[in-house]
Amino acid sequence: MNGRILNASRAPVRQSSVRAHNLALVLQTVANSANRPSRAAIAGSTGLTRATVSALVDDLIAGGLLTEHDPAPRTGAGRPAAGLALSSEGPAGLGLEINVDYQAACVVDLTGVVRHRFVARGDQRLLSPAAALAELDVLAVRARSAAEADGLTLAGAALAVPGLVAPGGLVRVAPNLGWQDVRVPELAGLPITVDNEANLAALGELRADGTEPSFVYVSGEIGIGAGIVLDGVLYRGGRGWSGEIGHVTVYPDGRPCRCGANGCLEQYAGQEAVAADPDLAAAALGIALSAVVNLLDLGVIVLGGGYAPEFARLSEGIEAELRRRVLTAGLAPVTVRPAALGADAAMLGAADAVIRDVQEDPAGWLARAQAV
Amino acid sequence: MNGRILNASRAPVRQSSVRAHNLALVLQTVANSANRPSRAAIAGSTGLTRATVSALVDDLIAGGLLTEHDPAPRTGAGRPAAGLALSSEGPAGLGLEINVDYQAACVVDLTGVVRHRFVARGDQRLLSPAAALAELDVLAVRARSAAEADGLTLAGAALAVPGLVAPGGLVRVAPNLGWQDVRVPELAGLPITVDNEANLAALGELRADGTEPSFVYVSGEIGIGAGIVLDGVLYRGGRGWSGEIGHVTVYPDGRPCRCGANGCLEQYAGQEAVAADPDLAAAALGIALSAVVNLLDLGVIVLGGGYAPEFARLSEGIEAELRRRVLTAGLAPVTVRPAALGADAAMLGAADAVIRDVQEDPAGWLARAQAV
DNA sequence: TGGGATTTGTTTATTGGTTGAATTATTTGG
DNA sequence: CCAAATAATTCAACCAATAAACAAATCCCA
Repeated sequence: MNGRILNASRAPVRQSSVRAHNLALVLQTVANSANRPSRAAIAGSTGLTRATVSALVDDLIAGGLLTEHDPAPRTGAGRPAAGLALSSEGPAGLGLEINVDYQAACVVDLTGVVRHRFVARGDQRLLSPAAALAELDVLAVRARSAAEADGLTLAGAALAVPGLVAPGGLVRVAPNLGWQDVRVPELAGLPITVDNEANLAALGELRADGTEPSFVYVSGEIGIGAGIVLDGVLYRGGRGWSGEIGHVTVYPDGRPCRCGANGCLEQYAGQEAVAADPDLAAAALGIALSAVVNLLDLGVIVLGGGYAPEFARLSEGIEAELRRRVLTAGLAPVTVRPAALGADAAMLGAADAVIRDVQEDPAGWLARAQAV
Repeated sequence: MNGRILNASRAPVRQSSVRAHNLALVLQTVANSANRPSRAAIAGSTGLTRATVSALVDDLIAGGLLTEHDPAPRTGAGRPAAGLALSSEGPAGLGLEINVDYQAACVVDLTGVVRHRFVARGDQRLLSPAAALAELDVLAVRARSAAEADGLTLAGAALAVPGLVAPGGLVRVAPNLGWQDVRVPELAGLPITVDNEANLAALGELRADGTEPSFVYVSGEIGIGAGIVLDGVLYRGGRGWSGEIGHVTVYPDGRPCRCGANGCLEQYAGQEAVAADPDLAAAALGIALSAVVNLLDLGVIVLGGGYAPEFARLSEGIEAELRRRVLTAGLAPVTVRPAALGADAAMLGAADAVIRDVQEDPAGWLARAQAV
């Protein structure tokens, strides 16, 4: 039970790592609580002692990650508990998005509340990548000032892009933007991570409806992308290029695709195809998603992006194919549902990725905050 | 760098967990070394101090997991190092397999050497599940006696089955055995885990060629299964039913499959189909594997089971489809290779799964060994 | 042949972090 | 107003890793 291995990582563990882990454990316990838990409640649910939890909470409060509140509930005898909650004045995340016809930025605080939101409409394909990024920098700087006016410190930024992203913020290809091998620089003077829009939207969905640890999020825009979340962790693939469901073959000898192959899902369930023939799109989606479920045994499929508003027209056709083609459909249910987040999903997921990093490694944040 | 989070697990961490982790770290470092590393070399490659490594190694030697050897190499000045190696007299794993026309058992020691091997040929479909398991128990007891005669202690057993396995050793369906909802009991008095044959074969492959952390192992027997290994960890799926590549749709309106759908891979690349038309099989495999790579971004595909001997006839056709249908084929290579292990892969993988458990949690083994 | 250089492995005091028990704090209920 | 109950803190003990000094065993060179 105890004394189990921590993980398979090839790193030595010392006492400071213990504290780092337990700090994250406490912080995440608070983050995942519906109400405001007391130190004693945290001790109970984590298995740590009250003494340890007290010490950890002190650090988290001092570092501006938690705040102490009045003992809202009033039950039975005993000293009333002090409720703990994520601080809404601690670090915040800057979420950015570039898409075909708009740019957007948002500031999300540690509690998940969207504090600011900026959108600039305009066809990005008319701009060079450098010009587009310069414009995005203006938006980012504006968001940063707004955050600082609220007393928030931005912990970092994440940018959602409709394309293939290599490590280090290098956009290899973003066909619908016309980008190729574009390196994204610092924006608003913040360290930035760049990721595929479907991946980040999946992370946003994970936060919005945290009950399901494993699911696939399918985003239907001009292209089709998927974010795969396994056990609460976004799966990025060996080289960061997972989730290219748009180019899964549906009809081997079917319509030619711009990628050079024939019968890619994108040709049957892209934006135009959905508008032209929703039934065909649903069948094609159902075939491709059956492959996903047969391979990965995921119980939940989330339809996002352009699919969300079309959900009513698509779900029946998709589910019919799943019933027919998923081997274990009779043994375990597969549910299809629309995304909880709307068009902002990728940007919100980006901001969320930043604060997720802080929540997963509060010790790192405290050390950085200390250093400044 | 240091002070990073250990993992996302929701468990408290105490000093004993630190020791458990570092014990595993040292043991795995020895396991993954080509030569026999010294304590100082382990300290160097893990980042632990020599003092700590010494203490950990003492525990591992006392527990029969490591042995100390003479300073084989002779290089330069300084006190000669004592070489450390996995003990070949410590815990061992019992690997079991039931397939259509045979049963098999093997004993593999901690170093990975196959110490004993037993096979009983015979059509399992003529036996009831209970009778087949009783026969397997005979084999298991024989293997256990042989192991004990060598001074080996079996740490556990794992059984490979061609079918869908639910947690708790419940075989939900094994179509080619004619099994349905069969619960596997203790065999030879050992705790047993039951798993799909492709999953275990993939684990065996991971051990046999440990250089690639992420790959898919495809096993072509009567049915077709896949074991998916992501970052060195077997991915089992939300409910344990991942890797059903045999029922990925290749031709949506194609041949009817026994599962009720049409155009499943199994109908085009099962044993009979490969014999009848290798080119068709290769094309179908290529289409299905393209979906796997598009979704998961895996760089290596291992062809095992019945595909391994047919590799020369299949690889060209598979690679052609991959080149055509994998979106990122131009950016990152996908290699296809035959399995390193032969027909025994699943059974060896099963035995390996047992000793893998010991290697990943030596502290647990030491505690159990202590208790006896 | 002998002494310094070099590397391995052990010993010892120190440090950091959790635990468990005792203590303090604050409320409810009789 | 006191006892029971619950929350939170304090403090000594313990465990595991670290750093630095030390012991052991070899090589190399004069």
